[in-house]
Amino acid sequence: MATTIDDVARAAGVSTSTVSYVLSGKRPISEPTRQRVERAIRDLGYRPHAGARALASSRTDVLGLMAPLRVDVNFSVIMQFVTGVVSAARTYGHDVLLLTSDEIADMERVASGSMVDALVMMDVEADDPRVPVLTGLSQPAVLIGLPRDPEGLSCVDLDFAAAGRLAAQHLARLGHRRIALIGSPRAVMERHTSYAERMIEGFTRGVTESSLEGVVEACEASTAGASDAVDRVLARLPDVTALVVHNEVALPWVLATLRERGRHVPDDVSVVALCPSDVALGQLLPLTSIDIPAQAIGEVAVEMAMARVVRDEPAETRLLAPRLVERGSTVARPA
Amino acid sequence: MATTIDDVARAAGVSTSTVSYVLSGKRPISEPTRQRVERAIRDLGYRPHAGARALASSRTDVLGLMAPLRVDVNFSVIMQFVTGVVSAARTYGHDVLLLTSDEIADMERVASGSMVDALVMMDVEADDPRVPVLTGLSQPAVLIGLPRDPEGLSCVDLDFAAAGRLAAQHLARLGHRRIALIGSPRAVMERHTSYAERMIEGFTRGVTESSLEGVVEACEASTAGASDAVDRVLARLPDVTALVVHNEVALPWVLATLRERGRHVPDDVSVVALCPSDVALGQLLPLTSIDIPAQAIGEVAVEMAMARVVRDEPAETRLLAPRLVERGSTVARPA
DNA sequence: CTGAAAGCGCTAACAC
DNA sequence: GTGTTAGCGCTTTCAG
Repeated sequence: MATTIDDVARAAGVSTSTVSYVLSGKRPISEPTRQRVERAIRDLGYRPHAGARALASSRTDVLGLMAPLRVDVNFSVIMQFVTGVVSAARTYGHDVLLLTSDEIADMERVASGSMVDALVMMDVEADDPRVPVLTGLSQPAVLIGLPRDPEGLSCVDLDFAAAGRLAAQHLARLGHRRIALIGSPRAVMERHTSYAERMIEGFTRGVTESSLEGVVEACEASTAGASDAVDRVLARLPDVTALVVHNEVALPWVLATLRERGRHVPDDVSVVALCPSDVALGQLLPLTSIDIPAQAIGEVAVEMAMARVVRDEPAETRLLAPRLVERGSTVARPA
Repeated sequence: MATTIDDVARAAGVSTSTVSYVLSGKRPISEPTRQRVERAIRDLGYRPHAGARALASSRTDVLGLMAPLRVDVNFSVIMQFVTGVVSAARTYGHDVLLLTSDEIADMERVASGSMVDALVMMDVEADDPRVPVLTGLSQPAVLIGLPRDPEGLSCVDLDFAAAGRLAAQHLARLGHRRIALIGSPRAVMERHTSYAERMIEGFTRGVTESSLEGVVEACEASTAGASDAVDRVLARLPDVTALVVHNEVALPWVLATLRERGRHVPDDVSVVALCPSDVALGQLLPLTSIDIPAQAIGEVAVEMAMARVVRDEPAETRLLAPRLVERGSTVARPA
């Protein structure tokens, strides 16, 4: 314990800078020297002191991840996302500092305190007050989601507009004429969480393009909320034959309500879910779904962050194309 | 940006050490001086450099959290736990570095690299190979779970033995004579994850003490796994009247299988769940349950870690007492 | 290809 | 109650 770079240098009979360069690879080292140094490092069990390194190099090899653990977002989405971020970060030799608050102060603290090389922020809203603050920090940031004005920050997300449109198109192709979107809780809508709005926009466009009738209903993340939403849909569109559900939490309850109301899936109503594929597969009937590739998004976010940190590349926005997988919950419109 | 403690000292007309002491409160400062220093800090937007501080003080104000994101553990348990850890850590002015691998190398890296002041490790198994390694580190560690030999490390967990016993006692008191425990997946058992074993031990003791007949079945975290487990129970104990379910993931499928087999809850079989209360409440019928207080466990873990870091207190083991809440899925044994 | 040495920004003796 | 200063352990010029 507490062995320093000087100890290693002494043991290897070289200078401290040589040890440093062996470690960083930032200048050529002769093979014999490298061998001796590496030997000494192993023998002494030497580990560079992260703080000292950060102080001297102004790099921490730590990524900050702001992941507000909200209850109305499905946990498995968050977990997959976090998993993607952490494993991708390790790939770049970085660790992850986890912030679960969505407070500006916390993000300023870790950034201005030079605890992180970059920030990744989940769950960005259309007019997120954190965005302008991020812009002012000296570390680059990557946003998951799409604020109205990214102000030169990198963004990545599923292309929810394309997803909404794709769902509608899929149903139109199956001959459905009257379809409904059961979406996020009202609170999410009111936060102007951009994915919810983009989903609705795409869905609506798909509906229009195929000359369908479509309605949209918000849906709270509870048993009662789900049955309310279904009932509102049935009231507005009694002969609805297909549902798009963009609410992982309420999904099982929506399906249960359909059963209770005597509507069989898929014979009476087809269902397309927008959710992580494990959720779509975990229902009693495996659902046709558009995957939310949370882990992939996390990985891309890290790549974009590292591109800025390491290669100083400019900010960019990447929207991942949706993919629909048929699993049997969608069939041609009943006669 | 990049303002240092010297800038602050200059602006306030004091020495750097005075600024440092104002920040740390480690020695008395006259009111007027403090005012001027605080003013300068605010005006300049000064933030101490975490690395420099860590180097000089050998304290990072960061806690390492090892949270293997396994699929067979309910995500909401993990999330609650992580939430508890992060918010409690903030209470102590600490941030959290998240490790999602269960590899020894990662934990050694962050510890020996002096990235953290302490480690909290989830999901500890009976003979966890990480435990002896943790013992050798210079930072204190807190384990969630109970290894066979804690080797002087702090431990905290729900008292699963007491929980298993409590569930059996509750059912015995309601007149049930033949009961079953549907437990963790076989893989969890085979890892000798201690909570699963302690639960079984307590359940078995409760069964014996009340002269009941009881069987235990493992249960995979899948639809098929759940129906298999239920069927095995029904085969071994055809007139079973109560089930204890210790498997959050399979819980909904267990209930669905009971429905399919024509056993009504609670009229034909009573059900006690061991799971987070939100899971118990989220089922179609709210379940009588023993809560897994994941968030509280996380908070206690951090308190124990900080007790060791800040006050250098000795290691201890804390088992949280279980509490059973009746919610209507358990009734007196059918005649 | 290697070494010497000047910091990086802060803390904590040690002075007074 | 405050100031001076010697490190903390590493990176990175600058020299050779």
